[in-house]
Amino acid sequence: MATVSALGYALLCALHRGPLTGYELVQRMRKPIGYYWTAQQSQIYPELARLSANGLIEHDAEAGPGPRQRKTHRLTAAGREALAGWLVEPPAPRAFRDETLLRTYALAAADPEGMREFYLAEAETYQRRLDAFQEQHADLLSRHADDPSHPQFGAYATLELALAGTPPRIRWCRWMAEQMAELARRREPSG
Amino acid sequence: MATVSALGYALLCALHRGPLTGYELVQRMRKPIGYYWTAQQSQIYPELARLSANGLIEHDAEAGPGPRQRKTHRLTAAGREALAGWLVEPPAPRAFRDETLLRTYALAAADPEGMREFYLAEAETYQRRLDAFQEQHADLLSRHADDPSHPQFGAYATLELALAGTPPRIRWCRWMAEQMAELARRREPSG
DNA sequence: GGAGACTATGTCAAAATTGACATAGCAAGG
DNA sequence: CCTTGCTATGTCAATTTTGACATAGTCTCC
Repeated sequence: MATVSALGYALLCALHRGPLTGYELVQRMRKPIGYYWTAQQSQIYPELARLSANGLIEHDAEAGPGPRQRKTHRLTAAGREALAGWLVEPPAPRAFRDETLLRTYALAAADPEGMREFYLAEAETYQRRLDAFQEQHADLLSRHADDPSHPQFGAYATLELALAGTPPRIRWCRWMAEQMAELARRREPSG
Repeated sequence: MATVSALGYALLCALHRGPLTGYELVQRMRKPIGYYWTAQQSQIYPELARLSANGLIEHDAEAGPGPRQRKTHRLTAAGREALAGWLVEPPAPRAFRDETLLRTYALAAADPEGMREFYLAEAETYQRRLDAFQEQHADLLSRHADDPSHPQFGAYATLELALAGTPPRIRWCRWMAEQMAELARRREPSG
């Protein structure tokens, strides 16, 4: 059996609830799924071809806008099986990259006032994200997605984690901004 | 002026407190910095050469073990300036990838009992990580690194965020395991 | 005395990812 | 009428990242 890349599994995940066109998959990798797994258009179309060649997905084609056909992709039985098998596998250790933490590590080399503004901007970014998550969370709750047997419980659960993890991050950003203000005061003790 | 990649800035960050050999940088990109920015050996050596060609770092060379010279790299004035400028820049939106959340999104396609074990294993992984962070945090505190003017305040601050963010994640993993147990009970209501 | 780990440098091919380009119909607003 | 945006498919070159290979001295444990 052919090996499937992480992106391949991401696409299988996106298709688990029903058929989608390549274009719709591109949208999904931006908005709901893009919050925890992103991919460019230029990655998605070749990967769909690969999954198809491996028999994990199949598609119907109709006439579409533009010069090419519009294809609606869905999981095959083999695809569903491959997905189910992967889901319960212990995850291979993945590179985790956080530019904000990287900058924080080298804090001592930066201007405190500049860093203060940086952390305040970060806090605002995360606050906006939190607001959006809360809206989606409320929407899913109103559709009773908090029931583990609800088909959208998975999407609901990802928001639960975001809602638990984002406020501590916002508080940390604000705390960092305060620390930077304090540092700036000490360095330039003007009256 | 030549543009510097994210990895390049990561190396400048690693060098902000003093000179290091390539080998030591490889270690740093695994342990302290590796928690938020990773890089392989095969990336680091060419990137050091690039930074050097751009005049952002320079090195002394001595005889080393093995067939090549041992080089100790340090920031130049230009490197220090480039780092300081980058640190306060608003970060370019970066791809964030979380395999656990990806799996959670497609939960409905998986076996609940298998997923329960998956989440319990995740909780344990994060618990071990938290223990390690707490140890390092206590160590830095004993050296008064919680003072924003302390040279290691940046490292201390990264641990502060980890300590705030990890417990909610562990709680979420345990909650998910419970939900999966509940789901398994419902599907197989044996007496 | 030999096996394995650590210090220390680097290369190479393959895979994954990004960003820009290319084609086209259809709809909406000014 | 013209521009902008949306649907829809794909390609291409360049960059980034991964994983494996290669060399060689020292040190520690069995």
